[in-house]
Amino acid sequence: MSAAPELNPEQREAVEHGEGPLLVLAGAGSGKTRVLTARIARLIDEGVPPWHILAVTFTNRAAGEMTRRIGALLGEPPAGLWSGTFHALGARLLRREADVLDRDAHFTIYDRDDSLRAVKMAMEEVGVDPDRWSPAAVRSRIGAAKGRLTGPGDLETETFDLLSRRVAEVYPAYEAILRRCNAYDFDDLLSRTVRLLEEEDEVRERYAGRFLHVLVDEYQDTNHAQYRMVRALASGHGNVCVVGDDDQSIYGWRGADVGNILDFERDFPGAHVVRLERNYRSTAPILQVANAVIARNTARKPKELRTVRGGGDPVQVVRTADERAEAEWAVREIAGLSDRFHPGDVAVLYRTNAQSRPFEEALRREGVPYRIVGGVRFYERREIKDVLAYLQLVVNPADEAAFLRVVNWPRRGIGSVTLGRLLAGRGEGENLLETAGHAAEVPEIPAGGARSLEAFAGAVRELHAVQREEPARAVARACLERFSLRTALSEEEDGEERVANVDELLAGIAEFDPSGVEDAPEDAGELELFLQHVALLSDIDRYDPERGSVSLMTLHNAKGLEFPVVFVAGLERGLFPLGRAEESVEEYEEERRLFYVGVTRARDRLYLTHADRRWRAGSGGESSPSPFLDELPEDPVERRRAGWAGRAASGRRAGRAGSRDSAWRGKRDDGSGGDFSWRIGPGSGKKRSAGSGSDEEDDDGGVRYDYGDTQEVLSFEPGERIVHPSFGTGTIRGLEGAGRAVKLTIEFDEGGTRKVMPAYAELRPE
DNA sequence: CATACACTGGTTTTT
DNA sequence: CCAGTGTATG
Repeated sequence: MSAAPELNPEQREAVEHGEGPLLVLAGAGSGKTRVLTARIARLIDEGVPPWHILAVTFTNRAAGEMTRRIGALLGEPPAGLWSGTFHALGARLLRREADVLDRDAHFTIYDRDDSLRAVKMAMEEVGVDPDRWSPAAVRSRIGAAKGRLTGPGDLETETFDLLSRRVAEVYPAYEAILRRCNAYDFDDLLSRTVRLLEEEDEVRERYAGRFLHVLVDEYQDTNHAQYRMVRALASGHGNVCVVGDDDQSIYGWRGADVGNILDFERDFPGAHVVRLERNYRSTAPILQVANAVIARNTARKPKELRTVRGGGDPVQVVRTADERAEAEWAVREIAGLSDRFHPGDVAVLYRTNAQSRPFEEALRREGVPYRIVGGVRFYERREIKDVLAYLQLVVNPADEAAFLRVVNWPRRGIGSVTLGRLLAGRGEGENLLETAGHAAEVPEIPAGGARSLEAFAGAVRELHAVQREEPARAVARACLERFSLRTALSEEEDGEERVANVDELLAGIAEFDPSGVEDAPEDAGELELFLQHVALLSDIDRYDPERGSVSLMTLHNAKGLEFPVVFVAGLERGLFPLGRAEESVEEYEEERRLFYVGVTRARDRLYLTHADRRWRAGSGGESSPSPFLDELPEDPVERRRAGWAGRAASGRRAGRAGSRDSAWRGKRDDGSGGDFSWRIGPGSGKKRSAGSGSDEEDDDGGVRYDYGDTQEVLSFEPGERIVHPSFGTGTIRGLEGAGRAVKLTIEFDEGGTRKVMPAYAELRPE
């Protein structure tokens, strides 16, 4: 068969293993993705139809990548293979099997925000005081209960713990609200699916009979509900292959249970175990550090990564004055590596998203292209969530979280008192929008407010009536129009940027290909499919690693990725390990595993940085080095202080923020990456040659990029011609802002001028 | 009764 | 540094 690339004996063993449970304990960088893809390809190659295989991954991106690689091995796409996250799998099953459930197939998925709104409503209904009991805490306890598969009726109401009592009261009301709204929250996608599979024998047998092979990646980060889902799907045949590494379990705080992987052999008797400890990724010094660090954890299966690579630079521990110096030093170091590495080879990893800012500023100042994964997510921006709530409401008028979010935005004179009366006046079996539709009959609602509510409800219903037939783009446009959302946004602070973001959302809707959605309800409109799609998107799903930019992300987001050069920043007490984690052995060991994950992302060079002073949550303070830094071995580690040397050069550039720079700031690397060189220093490297030739000479010693002639480059200069995926061709007329926030004013040939943020629109040169 | 503005407190990581 | 809440005003 063709499906096996070079595999070592252990990898081959895992790929060739036949029927029955298989546990692959795969150390970092040991080629587990290769094993998974090769195994699936082998199964297909030997005659197992792809639709008999289920592959569960941690992110949608990983699923897509795996499917692509299997296709490459086989020479054709594995049609019918199911792959995706547990949440996506759950959503898909819940839609397919909606007839036996208490939500129909058009259900809405509530994120944490929506869910919190529903919890507040529930607390209101059962009379639990939100000032005394934090709705967020209640929500999180309900989520935890769902993760343990504890139902609304199963919580102890007579317990000593008062919060638990309140949660026990709120949980059933919360469930009733979700049901009324035809919504599932994130946790339901797992727990409800498990209940479906465990309680409905016919359903379980049908899927266990369909998925003759179940494969699960990152098994160490599954929670109890996910474990039970796997168990139900594998019931009967027992062909489960799980891959993971207990040392990389970093989601305990979210309910993940390392016990799942540690107890696999007990849960699936007769399991064959394969250990992958040969590391193909990192140099010896990096692995020595990684092994030394993780060896200090007590709760783990002993193992040691062995490198197959020789040589390697020592690991650098760098101390700087403050977070600004940390970032500036790192960026200069990145520039200094330009003879060996591209910006796209580099990742800066940190514990909290808030740490990204100084790095962004330094990178922007030096003109180094970068991309951020996570942080303030596009789909979580206020204006985006508001517009999405409108669309959600139009698709599902029963969605009360969406209703509450937008009922008084833009202002239409519905304050908290009117809203309270509306809630109180809700008729039996009625949702809020229906009540709003006849608000004039609801006692004590003033006439003005009632008219306003009725008009609002009427408009939502009108749009709902056409939403199934019309293209998503048209419904979205009509919705913006009908509620004057664009006007409302433009009048707010940062209005232009908000409007631009919403335009990008519209562009995303226009680009969306509904044919890619599997198992959608037959009578679902396009807009509904779009909303289903974005509900399960994660930050890392939007990340395209093939580009030539420095990557900035949290350590959690970096799981499963690798980079030639890695900076782990902010190694300070209280920051990493974070908070009070030092006080609890479990938490401390989880932070240490997170550190281990960070270290093992690096192929060739690893930097660990910390600062003496750091501004945190608005107030400054002294920072002391992380205890992790005391756990490193002496030898392949170099410690140094990045004082003020080299600062002169950076200072000289610091004040310079001319218009020439802005082209670079907004520069978006394209997909071809890899074959360009870049250098630093006066006179080194010639200008990039793409564009309209309007480059001025860059006369100081800045970082420069010299792209090969084959590379498409977007330089974003006024006058240049570009192609926008939904608006077509146009000419750049203006440019403002910086970094990800850069906005271009583009005059489109189709007519009309609009502002576009290249950070969200896939602009290409004409 | 709605809204604008000042203040306070809490503060990770994310499918 | 942010969001969510309390107070003054229209």
